[in-house]
Amino acid sequence: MRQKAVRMSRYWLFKSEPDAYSFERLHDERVTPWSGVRNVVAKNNMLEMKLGDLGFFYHSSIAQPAAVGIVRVVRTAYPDFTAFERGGEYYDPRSTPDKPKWMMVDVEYVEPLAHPVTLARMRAEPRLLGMSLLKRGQRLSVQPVTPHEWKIVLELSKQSE
DNA sequence: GCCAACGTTGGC
DNA sequence: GCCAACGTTGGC
Repeated sequence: MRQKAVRMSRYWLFKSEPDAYSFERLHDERVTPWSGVRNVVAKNNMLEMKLGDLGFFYHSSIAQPAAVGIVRVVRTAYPDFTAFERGGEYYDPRSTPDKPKWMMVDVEYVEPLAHPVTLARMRAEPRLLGMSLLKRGQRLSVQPVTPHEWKIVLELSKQSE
C-alpha cells in the first residue's frame, strides 16, 4: 500500500535551561517563540512541526533534569528574528530577512505533568531504551519523540517517584 | 572536500 | 568543575 503524504501528528521535546527560560515563565506568558536555536538538526526538526503538535518541555542543566510539562505548537516555522539583532546574544550575520538561516516556532503552554519525569527515571525505564534524549552525548535542543515514547513518559508522569 | 582544532552542551 | 560527544570552523 502506498504511504499517504499526510503523516500522523508528531511529538517533540523542547529543552531549556530553567535559568534561561522556564516552564513557569511560559505559564505566565502563555506563548513564546522558540528562538535562539543555532543547530541545523534542531532547526530542521522545527521545520517538520505542524500546528497542534505537542511536545514535552524539558529542563536541562540542573541537578535533576526532567520533563516538566506539555506545550503545543501554535505557529509553524518562521525566521528567528533574534538572528537579525545586531549586538544581540543570538545575532548571526549569515542570517538575513531575505535569506534567513535560522527558524523558530511558537509554542503554547498546555499543562504541567502531574509529576516531573526525571532523566534518571527515563533511563531506568527499559521501554525507553533508544529514546533520542537518552543517547550518549545527545545535545539537541529540539528532538522528536515517538508516539510510543510519548505514551510511556506520560504514564511515568502519573506515578510519584 | 578533508580533517584537526576548537567551542559548546549538558550530564554527572 | 570535569569532560565526552559532537557540531563548526578554517587551513590546506
